[in-house]
Amino acid sequence: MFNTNKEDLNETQIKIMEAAMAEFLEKGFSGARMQNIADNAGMNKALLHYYYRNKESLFKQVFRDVLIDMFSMLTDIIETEIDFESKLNKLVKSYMNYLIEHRQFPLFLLNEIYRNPEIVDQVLRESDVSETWDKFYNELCQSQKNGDVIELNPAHIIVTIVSLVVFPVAASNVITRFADISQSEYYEFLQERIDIIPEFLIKALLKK
Amino acid sequence: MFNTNKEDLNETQIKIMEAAMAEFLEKGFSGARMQNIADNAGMNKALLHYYYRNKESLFKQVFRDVLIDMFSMLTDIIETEIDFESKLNKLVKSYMNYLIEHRQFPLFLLNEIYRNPEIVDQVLRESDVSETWDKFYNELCQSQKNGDVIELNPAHIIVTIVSLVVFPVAASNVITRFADISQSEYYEFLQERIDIIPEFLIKALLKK
DNA sequence: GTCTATAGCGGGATAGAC
DNA sequence: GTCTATCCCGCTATAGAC
Repeated sequence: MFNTNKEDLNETQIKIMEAAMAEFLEKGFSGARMQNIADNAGMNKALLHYYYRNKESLFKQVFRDVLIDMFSMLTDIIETEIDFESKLNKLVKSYMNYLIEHRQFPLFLLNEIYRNPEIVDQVLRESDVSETWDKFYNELCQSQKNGDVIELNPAHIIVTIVSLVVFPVAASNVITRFADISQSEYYEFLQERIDIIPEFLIKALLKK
Repeated sequence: MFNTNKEDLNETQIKIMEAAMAEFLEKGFSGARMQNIADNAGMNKALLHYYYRNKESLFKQVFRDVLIDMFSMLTDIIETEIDFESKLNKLVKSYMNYLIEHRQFPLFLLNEIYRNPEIVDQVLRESDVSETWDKFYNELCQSQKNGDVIELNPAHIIVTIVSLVVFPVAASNVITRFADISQSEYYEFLQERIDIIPEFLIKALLKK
């Protein structure tokens, strides 16, 4: 489906992609420097341009990888056939764990999509993200008809779930600063939330 | 309290600050261009450097203004003496309305603090933000002792509230893209959430 | 396929006239 | 206080040797 399969990359390209991802995640598109990427990949700037025509096309590759990686796991969970409450639980737990391991992803995406919204269209068009959402949306409607979930515009329910899961990760640097705690303390805090969020959601969204 | 009072600025400085805020909010520090700021302020680049030594000091001024503006309203609400549930309601409603009018603020802050965490320390030290948080935190603990609010690390409760309020605004561009809806449709959606969020919080957090 | 060298320009900053 | 002109570095990108 995607023309960029990790298996098709040679060793040099892999080194480039790793260094590029680190740099773009850290600094964003406009803050990133091709020189830094070359240095961290252990090679020359010219070689970056040999494999990827320019900064923008290298960035697009990184952006696409991040977006696809973030959504592929989501898709897997949503595709599995279990009852809604279990799925909600699994979704939150798996996704929190994933985000804790990839803390830079949410803010990176929020930011780059804000600066350059067209980029999503290009990547989104070739992905199956919207199908995945549709499936979850429909399951949610079904659960509402069954009387399991409260009556409320499903979009609000989805935004609520995503807010609770994604924001604490996207804002981790801000929160650690304001609350004056260490990264590892905040890590513990996020671990606790893995159990707390589903409890909240069940209390607030499910009819019992 | 702050050495930068809006009243102390002359007309030129006001024009600079307006143009600078627009540019920095739109592009971030590294993407912003002094030339654009000068153009939009209707003046010359050199004049920017006359009033603000360099790009960084101009940025810091903008950053400080945004941070202080965002927290001053919060402080006002938290200072008022009403019961916890009413305060929670008021907090969410006022803040959602504020954020809808200043949609760029959350992502701007998340992002710039991530890129350059030290900047907060400099601005935070001279503000009363931490006192405000402490007050809210203490009130929350008191409500827990009274048996109004469920037993749970207050930090989790605060992060939950902030997530629900801030994320939908910070992610507005992403959400409108993915859900394929217009800005004005999303504006309606956010208006709806002003009533939905308190309902959610009361169900999830209060003992009834 | 990988390197060195360099073109070329964009952008922050400053000198100096008025 | 505001302008024009210009410096000069940093960065993307390319030419060309090996």
